[in-house]
Parts: sequence; C-alpha cells; structure tokens
Amino acid sequence: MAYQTKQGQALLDYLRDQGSKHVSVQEIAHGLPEPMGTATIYRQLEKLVARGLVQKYVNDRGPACFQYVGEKGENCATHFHLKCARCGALIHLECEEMTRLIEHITKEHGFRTDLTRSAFYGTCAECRKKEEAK
Amino acid sequence: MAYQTKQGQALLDYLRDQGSKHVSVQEIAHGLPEPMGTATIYRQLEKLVARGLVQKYVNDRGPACFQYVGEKGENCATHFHLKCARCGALIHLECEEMTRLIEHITKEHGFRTDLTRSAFYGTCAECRKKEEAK
DNA sequence: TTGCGTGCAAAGGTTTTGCATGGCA
DNA sequence: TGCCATGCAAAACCTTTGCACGCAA
Repeated sequence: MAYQTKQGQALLDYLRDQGSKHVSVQEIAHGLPEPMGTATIYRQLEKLVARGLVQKYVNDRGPACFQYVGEKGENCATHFHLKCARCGALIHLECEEMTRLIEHITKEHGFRTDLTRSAFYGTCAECRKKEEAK
Repeated sequence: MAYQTKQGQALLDYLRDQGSKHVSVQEIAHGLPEPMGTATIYRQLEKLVARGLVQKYVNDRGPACFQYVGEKGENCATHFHLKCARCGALIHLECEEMTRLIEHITKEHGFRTDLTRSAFYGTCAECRKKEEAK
C-alpha cells in the first residue's frame, strides 16, 4: 500500500539525525544530502505525521516546523513540552505533577489530551533572566 | 499616539459580540456591518493583540483565528483552554489543579507560562462518545 | 496642520495541486 | 504490469507591504 522510496528513507534518516530539533521544510531541503522536490518533502512529511513518527508545529509567523518523535508512544507522548516564545527553545518536561493534571482533566472534565499536539507557550528561565537584566 | 477610527471601533464591537468564539479574518470581513479592507482588519487585529484585548490562535490548516478576551487579565489570562481537535470546540477551564500546576512550573522549572497563548489539544467528551459509538 | 489610519493593489512566502514521468512491488 | 511516488511548474492561500488619500487630534 505504501512504497518504500529512497526519498522517503532519506527524509526519515535526516529527521532522525536532528534529534528533538525543530526543522522547517526549507531547512530540510537544504540539509538533505541529495536534492528533493519541495512537494515531495511536504507529501512525505504528511505521511510521517499520520504515522506518528513526526510531529508538526505551526508558528505564529513563518513556516511550520517538524520534529522527529520516534515510534508511536516511544517518547514524546509520555511527557509535555514547554516552548519559549522568545528564543524558540523546546523544553521536554517529565514530571509527576503534569501527569497528575492530565489524569485529572481526563477523569473530571472528560477531555482526552493529546500530549503530542499540546504545549505551553511562555518564557524560559534563560530568557527571563535576560528580560530582568534589562 | 493612536487614533480612534470608526473601523477600529466597529471591529472591536464585532469581536465583543462574538463572545469567546473564534473567528477568522474572512469571517470578520463577512460579519462586519460595513465593508472594511482586509489589510485594515489585519492591522487593527495586530494592535488589539498587542493590547491584550484579543487573542490569536494559529491552526494547522487554514487561516488564523481571533478571539476577544476582554481587558487585560480580565478573564482568559486566569484560566486555561482545552481545544477539541475534532469538532473545534473551545473549552474554558478554571480549576485549582491547573493553577497549582502552573505555579509548580514557574517555581520548579523556571518557565513562565503565558496562559493566553497555551492550550491543550485533544478530544472533548462529546466527541469521545461519538468515537466510541462507532 | 500633522501624521496615523485606510484601501487598493501588488508582492511575499508557504503550502497544495495537476500532470507527465519514473520507480517499487 | 499496475500503481504509487516524484518533480516541475502553476495555482491557491493567507498575510504583509507600498503608496496615495482621508480623517482624527
């Protein structure tokens, strides 16, 4: 049903190499060892997102970013993300308080949270220091 | 420093009438009593967002949405939002557990969360029922 | 009178789509 | 061989910008 192509493989390899970094389609196009059509990148990414291997983030400005999150449920579905609106840093948060809250929301409010698609936006510790220094 | 124009007033009135509903620029253009240039809508919205009266949400697909949130700190900065990825419903959540978590993140992780820009994405109670019924 | 706000049209950038061709199974 | 994937170019879309004119202060 789905063919295995060298483009698809190259893209997945590339994303995996980036670790938890967020990359845009343009960055991908420049970073790939072999040139690849933009349309192909978009179409492949769509498949990877559908398979749950890649996470898509949309930004207020500029292009969307993509991040490799590994096999389904392997990592980013079990913890939470804090995204700094100032420097763009993505902080992975694994803490008990968080887990407890998600459970609370599921049980008391009937809302099933999708951790791979949710994040808190705000200011990270680093940037807070910079702001206060001003 | 900032002029008061009838366009600006009309836009604010319109948004206030929509309550906590999310509307796109196109919906605004169609909903306003008097026609208004698209560029003006965007420019006015930018100002309202900067003033904290309006909140902007970017979506995976399609145009961004805007929501009236009232005077600074009046309401949506004090509680949290759950957004259903299936039906688009926006649920306003005011609960102690949530407040406690935000405090925890601020103190223990040094991250200052901006509640007006953060939301949990997932499936609401209504849609979960529908899914289970299938 | 000053200069910000408006409206139109054009530009800009990102993402999608159509279609002929290429390559996997 | 049958069909999905690719690539190119064009289209579609949302949003921003330039510029002349209008209007608030």
